[in-house]
Amino acid sequence: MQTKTTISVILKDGSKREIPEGSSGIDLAKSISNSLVKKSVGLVLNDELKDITTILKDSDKVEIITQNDPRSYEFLRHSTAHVLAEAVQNLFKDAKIAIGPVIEDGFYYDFEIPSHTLTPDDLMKIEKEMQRLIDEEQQFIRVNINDTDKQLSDFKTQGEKFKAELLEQYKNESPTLYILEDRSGKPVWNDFCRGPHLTNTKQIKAFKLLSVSGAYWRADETKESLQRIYGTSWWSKEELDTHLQKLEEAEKRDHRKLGRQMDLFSMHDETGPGLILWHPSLAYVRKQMEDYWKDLHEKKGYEIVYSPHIAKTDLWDISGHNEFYRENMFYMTVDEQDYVLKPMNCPFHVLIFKSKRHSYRELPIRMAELGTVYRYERSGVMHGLARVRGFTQDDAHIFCRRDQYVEEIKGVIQLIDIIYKGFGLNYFAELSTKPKDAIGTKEIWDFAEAGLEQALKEYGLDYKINPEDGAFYGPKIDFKLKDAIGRVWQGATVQLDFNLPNRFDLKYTEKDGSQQQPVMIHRAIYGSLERFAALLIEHFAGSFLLWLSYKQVIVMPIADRHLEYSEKIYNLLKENNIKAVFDQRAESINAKIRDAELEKIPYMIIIGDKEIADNVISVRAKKKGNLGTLQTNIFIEQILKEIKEKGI
RNA sequence: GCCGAUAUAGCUCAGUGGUAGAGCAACGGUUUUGUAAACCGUAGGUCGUCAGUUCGAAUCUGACUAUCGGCUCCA
Repeated sequence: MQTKTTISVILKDGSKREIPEGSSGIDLAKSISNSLVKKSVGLVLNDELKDITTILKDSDKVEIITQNDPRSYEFLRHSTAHVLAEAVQNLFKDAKIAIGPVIEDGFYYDFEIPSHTLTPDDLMKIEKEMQRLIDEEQQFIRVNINDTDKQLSDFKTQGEKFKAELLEQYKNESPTLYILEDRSGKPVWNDFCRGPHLTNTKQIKAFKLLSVSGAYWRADETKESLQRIYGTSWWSKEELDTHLQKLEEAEKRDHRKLGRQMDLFSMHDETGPGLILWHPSLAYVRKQMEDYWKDLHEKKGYEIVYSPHIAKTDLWDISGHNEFYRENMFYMTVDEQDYVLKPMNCPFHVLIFKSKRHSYRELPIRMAELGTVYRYERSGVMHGLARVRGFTQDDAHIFCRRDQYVEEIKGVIQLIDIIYKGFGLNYFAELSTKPKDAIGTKEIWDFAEAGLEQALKEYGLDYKINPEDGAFYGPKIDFKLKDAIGRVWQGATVQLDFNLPNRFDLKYTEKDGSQQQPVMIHRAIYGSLERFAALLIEHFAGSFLLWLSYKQVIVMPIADRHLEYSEKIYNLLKENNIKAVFDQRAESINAKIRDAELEKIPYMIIIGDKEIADNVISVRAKKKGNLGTLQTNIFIEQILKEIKEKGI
């Protein structure tokens, strides 16, 4: 069977390599080095992920993916999902399989199991069965489905209605089946799947099932309700442990947990779900956020406005909310008149603009409001401060001329940059363009998208494009924030709106006397103060920067005889507008320190006989420990400087 | 809203049909302390709500409310 014919493939570095015709990816790896074979997982073949066993053709572009390559997890996790499905079908005979894709850091598989409702206890049993299948060293074999009709009827006989539906959908796209074979070469399980996969289950070294939950077939709530199992899979036990530690760390930072522990906020049955009570410590964080925001906005030429919480439905009829946003709004009737609790601030700002005539000279007009809005969220989706029914937006609307548009967007980007830096947050930008169902002419969309892009470029900000992901009324830039443990949060949005200026027939008088429609930009930087506070809590793990801390310094006398001197220091701090507290309890100094550390108070001042004798204070920093003694006035100077500079 | 789980003291949690518990916090007292927990005591609960089963319910059943994990990732 030896063939003399060779083919030539192009490797990642652009070099060409001669290999015998009929060689697979594994053969290619072997021809390069034996150590490569061991670590090889799959291929990028002509820019597509493919099985390592794929037979190569002349002039293919081939890259061998090893375990060091992040893309190798696609193979691993997808294959682990298959083993999960096989295990579930072994344990629950009437289980039917739906889909099992790879997700960030893991995978899931959806099942319909009429006879059984999965519980967390089942996960251990399933894991055990999975391990048994892995130890059996089953082979993944890819076969083309040549006789679609036969396969369809096979799926139907087996009751695999979801697989049948999928095959029906993909039957013209050279469908493939992955078969798992035991060591004797007997097929033991199969799944209709595009792949790619590993070659053998023994390559699965470290996995864990994480949770069960509900899901719908095809994410459609009118379709079958399925049971979903989430899991994760890694190349080594160490990697898995690191990942599990990361999950644990995230749990420790959970703002709902810290919110209770640190007395930051609460929610009550009596108020209803998704409605937040801000306790003093988090209210101070919010006050600092608001003051910082107002100060910068005034400096940047915004004018602060206020609008009411409710308005007659007439307003929402004009704005279109009553028609398009209906299911998110709270309605009430007073004096036989229907009112709406505002879900957005924009119609009010539009009315302010419309309340008088504007000259082109007045533009841009920048209107800003910390406006509290209410949106009906479905009962199952509320999440601490991050997803609520009542929240305050840091909203602003810019009305400008077309020739001012790009500059205005640049101004917004700059403001976002300044504000996020004040919290020490990193971010990145995404530009979303015209969706399929959009209002407005192509001309105006082109103008708007080009303007957003130009502003990003001129500002020098890197961005990714999300095609067709804009709002129906205009394109947008989203800013995503990255927290201390690498999670991404939705941050600022900048949107262009063609809808409201039209609906409200907004105009200004141009130089030539003509009436023109202004360009309207919506933007929010914190997004919602509630969600941004949640981000800050989790980012700092409750250990806020000094300028955000409700308690900045705690004064702690060692014994009662130090109370008088301590009180003088405490008063001096207060006189200097430092948020100081005084621990007068008859506790040991160790207990006081422990409590202050747990409360995450940035600075502790310890006063005993020595400090009084030398007329100094002992300073201890949260987590850092004893900083030694200082003159009180020097400490005050330093701390005021740190507050002013926001400690970045 | 849907699928599933959970709900006991301010917090974290034990208690599976027979008199409601612990630790921390709170409060009172003693202690006067040198860089992450001094000691003793006191008080605190219609066991989420409402109904049912039972001689008897925190415990079993049902409804409701709230919270938690998901319902966006597509062979």
